[in-house]
Amino acid sequence: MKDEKSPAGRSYHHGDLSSALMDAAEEELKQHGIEGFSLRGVTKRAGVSHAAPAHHFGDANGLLTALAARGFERLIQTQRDFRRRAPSNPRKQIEASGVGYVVFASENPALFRLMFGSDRPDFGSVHLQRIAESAFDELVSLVSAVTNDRGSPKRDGAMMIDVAAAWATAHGLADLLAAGRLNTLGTLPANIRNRRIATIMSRAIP
Amino acid sequence: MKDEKSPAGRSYHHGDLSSALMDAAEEELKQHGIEGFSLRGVTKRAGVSHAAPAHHFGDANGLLTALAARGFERLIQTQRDFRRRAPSNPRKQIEASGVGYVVFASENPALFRLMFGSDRPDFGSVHLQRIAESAFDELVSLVSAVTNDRGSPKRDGAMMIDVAAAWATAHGLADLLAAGRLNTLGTLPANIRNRRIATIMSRAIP
DNA sequence: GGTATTATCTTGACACTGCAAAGTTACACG
DNA sequence: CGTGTAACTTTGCAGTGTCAAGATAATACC
Repeated sequence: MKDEKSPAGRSYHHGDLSSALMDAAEEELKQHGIEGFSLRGVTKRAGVSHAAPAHHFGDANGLLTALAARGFERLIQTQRDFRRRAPSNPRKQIEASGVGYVVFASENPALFRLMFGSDRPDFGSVHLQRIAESAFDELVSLVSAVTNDRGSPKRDGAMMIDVAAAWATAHGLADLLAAGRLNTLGTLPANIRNRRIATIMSRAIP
Repeated sequence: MKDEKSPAGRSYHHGDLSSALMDAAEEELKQHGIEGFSLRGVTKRAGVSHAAPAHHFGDANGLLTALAARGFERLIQTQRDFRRRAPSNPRKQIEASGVGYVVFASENPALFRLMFGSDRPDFGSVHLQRIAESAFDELVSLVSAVTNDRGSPKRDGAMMIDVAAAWATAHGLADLLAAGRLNTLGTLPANIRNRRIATIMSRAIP
């Protein structure tokens, strides 16, 4: 009978250390970035010994792998949220998806950098690989919806250019904004900024 | 009279340690990436003591700052090379510049990540700031050439969208390719790949 | 030419890091 | 009640970046 969260007494067995560590790790990531990320810092946050994560995640990269995977889940969710509020028109759906991508990166710059600009997560891990792949698949199906709409449902060549164009546009905006470049865009009020991002996204697929 | 490069005997004073360290650091970066970068590894490569860099660069981030600055110089140069071989037509010039941007990133993925995906270089440093700014300025003037060509020479608003679109498109392609994503594009032969990149770039500015 | 100064590089020490091995506690199950 | 196992802690180690102090070579000055 684990006491969920006994106010004062911390039992030897934490009960839910795994997710507590992930939360602490995300906080550490936010404050120090991936380059200042310290496993010992995470364990201090969680109030456990520095070797506690080993049993759940193996090593530090294992913890970061789990974090990245959770990041992809949230990225997908954010994109879906933006799509749901947008017209069902395939082109508007892609624009909304791109805006969601950029918004996610702006709100979680360190996490985004972990997911796309770091070698530390193990992208061979099945969990991470699957979730990242499914994010990519959603993009492909969105793009193919537009292509099919035009009456040319070929999956090769031409469509892959559209996929690359759409992804690159969203990713470029996201990465530059998360890095604090492109401040002419980044400092704009959210609604105006998102409209401009949608405009730029709309150019990617003619 | 420093003996340039006495084959066997290494003089106590290296003679040109500063640039030797930068070369060693770039090699270290290529092999281990920014996240595995070790200052002591650099000094071992250069055959000097672990504290040798201090006098020239201060700390490790100082060395990385110098490396990033040199990276921007090369990036600018690569873009110019591609532009010189392209038609003088403003739109073609932008496309060529974008291709140069992506080629640089593909050929120097670790350096590119240092320049755009790392907090370690000191972007407050005047040298780095100026060279990075001048790279940005070249883009702005290229875009304004197109805009002026269309007879609407306004520097605000609309043009800044074009700047953001062009930069984001090139940067997105560059970052995704350097990270090994987008392999449908990345594995193509260079000439075909570059043509597709140019196509995608051309969409960014209508 | 000889001496003092200065720039350059080395040595040694420190706190911090991630990881592995061994020890300790709590819990499940007979 | 006793035993085994999972969860966590303690201890130790090699590696890291930075700082302070020392050693050496090049240069400036007389």
